[in-house]
Amino acid sequence: MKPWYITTAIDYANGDPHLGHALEKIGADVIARWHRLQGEPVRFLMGMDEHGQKVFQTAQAAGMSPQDWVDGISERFETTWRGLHCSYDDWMRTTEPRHAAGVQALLTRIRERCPDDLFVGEYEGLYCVGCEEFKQEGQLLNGRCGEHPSRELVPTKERNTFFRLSAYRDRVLALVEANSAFQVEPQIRRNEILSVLREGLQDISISRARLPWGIPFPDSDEQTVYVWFDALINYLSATGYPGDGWDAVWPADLHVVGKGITRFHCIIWPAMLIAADVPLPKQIWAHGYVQWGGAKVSKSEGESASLDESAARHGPDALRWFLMREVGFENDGDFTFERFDAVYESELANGLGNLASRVLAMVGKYRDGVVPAGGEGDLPGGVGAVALASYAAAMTATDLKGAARQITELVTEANGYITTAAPWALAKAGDDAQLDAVLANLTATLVRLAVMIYPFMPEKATALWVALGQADTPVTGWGQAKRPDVVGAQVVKPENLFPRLAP
RNA sequence: GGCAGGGUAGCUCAGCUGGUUAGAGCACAGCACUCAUAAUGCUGGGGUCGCGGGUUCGAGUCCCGCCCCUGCUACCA
Repeated sequence: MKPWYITTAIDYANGDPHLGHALEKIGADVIARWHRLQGEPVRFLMGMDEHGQKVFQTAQAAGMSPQDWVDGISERFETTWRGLHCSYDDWMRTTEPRHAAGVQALLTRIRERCPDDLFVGEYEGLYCVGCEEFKQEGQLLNGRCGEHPSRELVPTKERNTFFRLSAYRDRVLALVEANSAFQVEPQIRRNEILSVLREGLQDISISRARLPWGIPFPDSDEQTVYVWFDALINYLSATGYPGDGWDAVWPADLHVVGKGITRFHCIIWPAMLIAADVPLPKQIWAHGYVQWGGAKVSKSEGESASLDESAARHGPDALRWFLMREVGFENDGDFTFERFDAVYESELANGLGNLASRVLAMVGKYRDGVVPAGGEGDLPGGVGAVALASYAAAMTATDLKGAARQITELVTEANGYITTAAPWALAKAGDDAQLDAVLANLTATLVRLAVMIYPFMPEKATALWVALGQADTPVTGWGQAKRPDVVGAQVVKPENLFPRLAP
């Protein structure tokens, strides 16, 4: 069975991971875990983009070889993502031989199938000798390089191989407009891509003459592959392309990327694949950005440090929750410690954590920790089943914020039910049947919540799952969410799932 | 400049094809309860719905103008 194949963008190995990177990896992980909950086999790819001029220069500046440099960066990223519970099962680095093989194979195939679409041409641009790279219009400050304002930019020509991107415009445009086989989401991003496509496309140069740190261009001694014709292909090379079995994984079901690189994924990438006659990915999801106290998150020192600090503050699961629940995975959102603390305390500590405490404490106190039979397995009015359905619909639509909201709303419903039902009063009155029913309904709701929070907070979900006496079954059972069944289970009141902040 | 989206309670946002006193969460105040992480529940205060015109019996919701914010406007990723 073909796995459900999801990828994240590969990050440029030029600095440390920061909150902006984390939002994307965590969002993709939530989606991957959601699909695993459904019982689908999932293939989840993450990785690093390790070629290019800047990496080369940064390594040089650090007095290291480029390979040593990217080795260090790659390890740092992996450590970070594992620490944030990202459950990727392949880590692709563009400096790996398997990747270079895929890149060269795809280029060779494009040349074979469409010989006219790879042609030698002249790239002309303004070259900065200080940076040793071409500068674009938008990068100029007063007509000069921002980094080397004292130097003149030199108009320079370079013989490169070009890809006839313009020839693919109509086909890509039709695909994006049809929005079925190849979907660009959310709609805002699709509209942007459509407008770019309608304006028309220019051919792009895809080889570089002066860049030693890259994949050798097929049949060329001196040129390397342009970074996007390198980086994008990682999604494909990770399947083993062109070796046996690659098409048992490809095409990707979802590429998760940042809004800033949608054009590469939604225009160049499909054109490349069409040229090579390789199936297209089914969907591109372009998320927004994390703002840091209202400002853009960049790669500067202070903000990269903030990721570690944020994860340490209330633990990685709480950071995952905040990024999905408050920042969101569609539009830009803001991150501040004030807001993080407030959401942590109200939704997690006082909300979900306290709900688990009070329910499990009552089962312990009134029923010796054994979940009684009785009740309907839901809150009155079936609100749990409704919340679950809304949650599933939101997840399916990649509305991660909306799915998280269903969790908090169910917690609120459960807390309200406790006040109304007043189990302590039932105990005092000796109304055993009714007390059994109330406790059973509440425990069932906790089971449901454990499954619902699993994609967002896998570690906390497991802790709650164990507290519910389910240690020998995996939490990844959607069936338990639909029809919770833990009658007779021996529960324990857990250590506080989400300890309150020190006063 | 062009294209797109947005400006609604202190904060983050819902408000579909116009219709009773504009909603939610957080924060704030009061009350209730005791199973619980001094947690929870209930009630309440709080908004010229960016500005100015217009259409209409009636506009946050439609039209015109203006102000402000954000994104995109391609070979840096």
